[in-house]
Amino acid sequence: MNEGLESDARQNGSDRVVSYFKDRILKGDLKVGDRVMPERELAQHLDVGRPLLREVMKSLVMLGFLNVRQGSGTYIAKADIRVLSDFFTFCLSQEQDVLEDVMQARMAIECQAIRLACERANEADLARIGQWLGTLIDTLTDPEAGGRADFMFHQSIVAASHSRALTTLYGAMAELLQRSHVQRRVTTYRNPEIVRVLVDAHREVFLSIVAKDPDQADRRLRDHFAIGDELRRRSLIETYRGAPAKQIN
Amino acid sequence: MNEGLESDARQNGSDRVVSYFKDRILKGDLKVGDRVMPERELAQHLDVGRPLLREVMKSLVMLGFLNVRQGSGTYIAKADIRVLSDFFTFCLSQEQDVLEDVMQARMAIECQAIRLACERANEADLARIGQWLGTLIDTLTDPEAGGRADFMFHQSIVAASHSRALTTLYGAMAELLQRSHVQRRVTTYRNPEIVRVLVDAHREVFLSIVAKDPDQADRRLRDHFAIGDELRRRSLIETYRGAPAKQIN
DNA sequence: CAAGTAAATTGGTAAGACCAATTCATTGAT
DNA sequence: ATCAATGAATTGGTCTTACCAATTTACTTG
Repeated sequence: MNEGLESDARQNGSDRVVSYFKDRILKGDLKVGDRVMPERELAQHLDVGRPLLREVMKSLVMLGFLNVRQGSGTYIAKADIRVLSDFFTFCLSQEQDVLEDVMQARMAIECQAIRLACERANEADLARIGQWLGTLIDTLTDPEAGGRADFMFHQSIVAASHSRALTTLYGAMAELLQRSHVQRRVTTYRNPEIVRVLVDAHREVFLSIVAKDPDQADRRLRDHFAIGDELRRRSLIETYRGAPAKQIN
Repeated sequence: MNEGLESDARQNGSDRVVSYFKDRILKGDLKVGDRVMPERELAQHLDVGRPLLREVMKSLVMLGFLNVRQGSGTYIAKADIRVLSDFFTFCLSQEQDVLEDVMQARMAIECQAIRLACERANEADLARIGQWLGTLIDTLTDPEAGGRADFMFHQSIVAASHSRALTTLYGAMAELLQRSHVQRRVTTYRNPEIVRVLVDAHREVFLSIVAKDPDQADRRLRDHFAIGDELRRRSLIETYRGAPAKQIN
């Protein structure tokens, strides 16, 4: 009885609608392109009013789960990472701690991807990574292009893992990462010594993949991240001191 | 004129409501914790009906932009990546034909989380992980309870990272894997040697966290996964042979 | 059979009504 | 004067009904 009561308290109309979609999508009963029951019919089926159904469905549209066509119907959407754009913009308008946390997820994905890349990368993958390494080196003085090359270097590594789950998750964070890369370059790339250290770090990462050594690649990539963290830390110190520190060490 | 027409065509009621919130949040006119104009008043202010306003606001709630309290009002929320859990599950569910691949993503998250756990776990975290290790050992002969203890052991490690991004992604994948019954394939083993190896592997993982050694923890966890893979491989061989192999090695 | 028109279907939006939860104002007791 | 209880007001939650806009389907005509 208590169990039944709890179940009722949790499954209000709104939740029933959400569950209807989640269950069917995850179970595969509703696939990309499938048409959903018409609103009026579905509202009746779920014993809710149409406005409530529409509220929930509007939410699912904005989360990218559904596509609606007036006069035609509602369809299951193909996942589209662009829906995350507003979310990340919202994050950026607030404090930055969420972004630092997303970097943890980024590292997780990249370090696993680079291990897989050591096993799975083909000639085209290696050529692409190498090419972006070259572009990265050539665009060190241009924050925009350099940031892009840096990002693409990393994304090529993830792509070389040939893991759709990893590339999908990485793609979801892509926009945020791109902004981060550009921002970082603006604040850290004026010292030739720093530039050299960074170029070397990227090169070591690439060579580890070529050498097909997962542990080394993982370690090199983490070292590369650690350098980035250190540079950011120094950059902050520099900012707060307000002095153009000529001497790093 | 054309410009004005285009502007009108784009700014329907729904878009006006979205813009109202986006503009004010991004400009800082509405900050975390600020109360929003009441629904009826805002609907009038924006020249839309209340149901339409509610549709949009429901969306913004589900995207994590707003918090609502019945009887009190609607407030600007603090960014929280947990709202994206369903989105990630949705994304990954569309790659469901390669579940082994999702296991790679799960491994990525766990290995990064265990590194963070070595730095961030508090006493309560360690006690929880240790407790689930104990339960896991006690329930080795029960597939249901043993499976659950195994899962909770791992989830406690991820929780001990105190990273919302990682725990969110882990949760999204866990839900997917649960529905696919992948984890149920790990059957209980009756060979005492195998049992000992498994228990030892879990214990080593736990001790690495206690020792606060990220590299060792990462390595131990990967070793543990490799053992699991090998056992699964043998399980499949056994299944297809249809022989109760008394002698494993 | 093809093209055009009308009807039906489906999504888009609103007004009005009523219920549920919280907050604020008023009243009564100490 | 202060505090607690009660009632009213406010705000969100949900529904019915009605009508408009866009698309699809059915029917009619050449």
